[in-house]
Amino acid sequence: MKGGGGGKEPPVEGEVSGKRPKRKCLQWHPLLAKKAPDFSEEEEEEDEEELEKEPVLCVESGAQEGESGGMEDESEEYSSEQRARRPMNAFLLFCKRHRSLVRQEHPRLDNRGATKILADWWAVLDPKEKQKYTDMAKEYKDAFMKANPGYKWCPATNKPVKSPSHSVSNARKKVWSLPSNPSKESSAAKKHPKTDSTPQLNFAMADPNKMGGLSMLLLAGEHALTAREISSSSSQTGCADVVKHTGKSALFQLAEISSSPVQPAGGSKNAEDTSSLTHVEASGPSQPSSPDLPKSCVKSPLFQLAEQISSSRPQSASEGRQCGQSALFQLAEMCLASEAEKMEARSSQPSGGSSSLCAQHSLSSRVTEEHEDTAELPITTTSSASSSSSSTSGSTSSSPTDTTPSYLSPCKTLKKKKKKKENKDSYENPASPKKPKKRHSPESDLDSVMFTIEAVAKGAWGSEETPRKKAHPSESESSPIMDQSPAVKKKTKPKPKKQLKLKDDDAEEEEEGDEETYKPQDVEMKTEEAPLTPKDECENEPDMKVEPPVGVEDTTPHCSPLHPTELEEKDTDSKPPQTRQEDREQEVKPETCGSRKSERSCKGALYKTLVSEGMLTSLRANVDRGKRGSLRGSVSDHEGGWNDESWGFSQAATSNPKKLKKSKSKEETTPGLGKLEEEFEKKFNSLPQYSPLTFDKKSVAITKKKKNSTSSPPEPPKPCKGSSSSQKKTLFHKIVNKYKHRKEKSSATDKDVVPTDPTVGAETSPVLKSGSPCMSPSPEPQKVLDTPVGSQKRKARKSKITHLVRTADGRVSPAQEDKSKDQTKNQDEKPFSQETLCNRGVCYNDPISVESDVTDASGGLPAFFSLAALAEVAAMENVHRAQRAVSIPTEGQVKDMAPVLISCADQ
DNA sequence: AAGAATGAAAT
DNA sequence: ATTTCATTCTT
Repeated sequence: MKGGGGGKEPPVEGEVSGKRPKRKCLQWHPLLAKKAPDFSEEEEEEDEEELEKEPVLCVESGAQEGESGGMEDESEEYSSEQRARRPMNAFLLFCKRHRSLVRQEHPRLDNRGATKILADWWAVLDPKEKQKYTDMAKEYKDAFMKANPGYKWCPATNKPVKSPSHSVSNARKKVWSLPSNPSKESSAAKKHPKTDSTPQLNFAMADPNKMGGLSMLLLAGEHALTAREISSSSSQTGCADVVKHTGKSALFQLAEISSSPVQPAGGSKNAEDTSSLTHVEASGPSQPSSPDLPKSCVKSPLFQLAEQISSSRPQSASEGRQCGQSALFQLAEMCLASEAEKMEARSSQPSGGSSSLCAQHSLSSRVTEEHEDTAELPITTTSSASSSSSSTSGSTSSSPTDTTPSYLSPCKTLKKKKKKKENKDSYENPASPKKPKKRHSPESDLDSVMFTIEAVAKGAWGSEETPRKKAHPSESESSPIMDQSPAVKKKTKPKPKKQLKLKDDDAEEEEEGDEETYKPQDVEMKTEEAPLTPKDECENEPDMKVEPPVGVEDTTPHCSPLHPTELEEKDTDSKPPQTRQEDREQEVKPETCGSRKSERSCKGALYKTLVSEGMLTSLRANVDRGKRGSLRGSVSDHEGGWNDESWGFSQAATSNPKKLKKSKSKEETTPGLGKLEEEFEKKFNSLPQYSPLTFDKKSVAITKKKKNSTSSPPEPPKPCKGSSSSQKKTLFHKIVNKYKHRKEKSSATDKDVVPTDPTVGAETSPVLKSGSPCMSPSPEPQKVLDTPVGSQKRKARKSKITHLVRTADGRVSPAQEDKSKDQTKNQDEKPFSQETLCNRGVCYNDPISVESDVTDASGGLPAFFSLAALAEVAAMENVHRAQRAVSIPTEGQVKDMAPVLISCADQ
C-alpha cells in the first residue's frame, strides 16, 4: 500500500517491512534555531522575523549538507541523510508529558494501553489546554522548520540512497544539530561532510543566537541585582556583535576540535590534533604541528590566554589546556561578575568586593590539580574516552573514520536499548528507583545552574580535558580536590548507559517504581481513597532535567573543589542525598569556598584578548547557555523561543556535570545536542501536566455534555493492580489484541469487523475515571455519536465501536473487568491526582495548580519560575557569593574587569 | 520490531 | 483520502 509513499521506501528499505527503519527515539531535534536576540521578550514573536536572519544559521555550512557545522558535523555528515525527525505534534507532546503519569497509575499497563488512555485524556482535554499543547507544537514545528527550511515530512522519495540499512545501524544522528539544508532532500549531496567538517566555517549560527542567550542571562542577572539594565544590554549586545564572528567561531572551533573525533584517522589522529592544540595553548605557537589553519586562528587567542594565565600561575608549563580552561572559566565568571559590578560602579575602579568568582577559584584549584596529575595526559582524550565508552564512542569514531560515510549511526538503536535496559532494571528493583534523586526543588536549580555553568564551560571547549580525566581517573595524584573525578567514576560505573536522555526516563522510571511499590497495597486495600501516594515526586518532575540520573548519589554537583577544609564540609553536606536543603547548602558552599589566588593580574589582559578574539563572547554564551538551561525552566512565555543556543550544549551539562563528561566520551560528537533538547524540555515542562483528576472532572463534565464522548471507544482497560491483576491483565491484553486485530483487519480489509465478542462490550465508563469508586459508568449509555472517538486508530471508528459499545444493559463479562479496572483505577487516580497534581504539576508555587487545570490553561504558565525570577535568584546568589567570598582577592580581578567591560560596552 | 494513539504533511 | 512518521516503551 504505501506505494504512494513514494517508491522510495519500499525498495530501499526493504529490509524492514518495507518501511524505512523508523528511528524512533531520538530526541526530536534540536534545531530550532531561533534566536533570542535580546533577552527581552522578543522571543515570542520574533521568531519568524528573526528567522530571516537565521536562515543563515541553517545554511551554515553552506555546503548543502547542512550539517557540516561544527561540532556535530561528524555525525552530521551523515545526517543529511538522516534528516531530522519531524517535530512532535500536540498530541505527541501531550503523550510525552503525561505518559509517565499514566504509567504510574497503571504500571502494568503496557504502552499501548497507556497510549490509549492518553488518547482518551486528550479527547477529554479542554480545548484550552489542548491549545496549549497545540501551540507549543506549532511553535515547535515552526522553529523546526526554520531550522530546516526545506524539511519535508516525508522523506523525499529520492532518497534512494540505499542502504541505509546496512551501513551502520542508523543510529540516531543528531539531527538536531543543524538544520539540514533545505535542499538536502532534493538532491544535494548528502555527504559532503567532510570537507566542511573543517572547523573553519563555524557556525554562522553562533552569533545572533548566542548573543541573545548570553545577553539574556546576563541581563537577567543584572536586572535582578540592580535595576539597571540599560547599558548592560546594549553594551553586551554591542560587544557581542563585534566579536561575534570571530569569537564564536573560534570557540566553536575549539570545541569542535577538541570534541570532534571527526578525524578519520581515528584515535591517533585525534590525539594529534588535540595535542597540537594543547601545545599551542601551553607552549605557544612554536609547537604547532597541526597544519590546520582554522585552528591556528583559534589558537592565538587561546594561546594568549594560556600564556597569561600561565604567567599568573607559576607552574604552568605543560598543560596549556588547563590553563585555557581556567582562563575561560575565569572569563566567564568575570563576565558575570563584571556585569554585576557594572551596575554598582562601572566607573573606574570599583573596589567592590563582589567578585565572587568561586567558580574561578575552584577552577584554578582544579586546574592545578590537573596540572599535577597529568601533565601530558593522553591527549587522546577523545579516543581514550571513546575506548572507555565502548559502544558509543566506538560508533562515533568509526563513523568519522571512514571516508565513506556510513550513513547511519547506530546511535539510535543503542540508545533505545540502553534505555530499555534501565527501565527494566528499575522495574525489577523498585527500590532502586527512589534513590537519591533528590528532587530538586527550584532551589536546586540554582545549584545546578552554577554547576552547569562550569560544566558547560568546560565541556564546551575543553572537551579534551574531560575525557582525559575520565581516562585517568585518579591515578597519580588523587588530590582531595577532585570532586568530580570521583563522582564521575561512580557514576560511570553504575550507569554508563544512558547518557543523553536519561532525565526523563529516569524520572519516569523512578516514579513508576514508586508507584508500583505502593500500588500493591492499594490494590489490596482497595480503599477508595487510597491515601497512598506519598509522592514526593512532585518536585521531581519539574526538575527532572536537572537531576542527574539516578545513578549514584554522588551526583552532587559541586561547583568546584575548594580548599580541603571547605571541601570536607562540602562533601559532608553533599553526601546525604536526601535532603534538598542540603543540596542548597551545597550550592552555597561552593560559592563560599573560593580559594583565593591571585590571578587577577592577567584577567584584564585576558579579557581583552578574548574579547578581541571573540572568545569571550563565546565563552559567555556558553556560560549563559548553561545557566539558562538550568535556570529557566519556565519559559514563561509559551513561546519563548527556542534558541538555538539553548539547543547547543546544555543538555549534558545541565543534567549533570558528569554527564557532560560522560557525554563526551560517549558522544562527544554531539556537544550541541543538549541544548536543543534542553530548550525543548523547558518548554515542554512548562506545559501543564494534568492530573488524572483533572481528566476525571472533565471527562465527567464532558460526558454529561456530550454523553458519548469517548464512550464508545473502549476505554482503555486498565489493568488493575490488584491480585487479580494478572487475570485482568490477560484479559486486557486480549481485548487489546482484539482491538488491534480489528484495526488491522479493518485496515487491511474492511470486512471483518470483528464480530467477535459481543461480550466485549466493556466500554466502561467513558473516559477514564469517573469519580466514584464504585460507580459504574454504565449510567450513560449514550451511544455514540459519530464522532470519531479517538481511540482505535482512525479506521476503527464507528462501526467498530459499535460493537464495542456495551450491550444495552450491561456489560458483558469482559466489561465487568474493565469496570473493575476502572474503578480501581479511579480510586488510585483520584488520590493521586490531587496530590500528584499539586506536586508534580507544577508546582512549586501554588497549589492552585490543582484546580488550575482550567485556570492554567487560560493562564498559560503554571507556576514555573519565570526566567526572570530565576535570573534574579541567580543574581542574588552571585551577590551572596561575593559577599561571602569577600576574603577572596577577587576584588582586584573585578576591578580589572570593570574597565574592560566598560570598554567593551563602549565598543 | 510491532504497535497504540493523534496530527501534520505529503502523496 | 490515504500514508508517513513523530514519541514512548512493553511485548
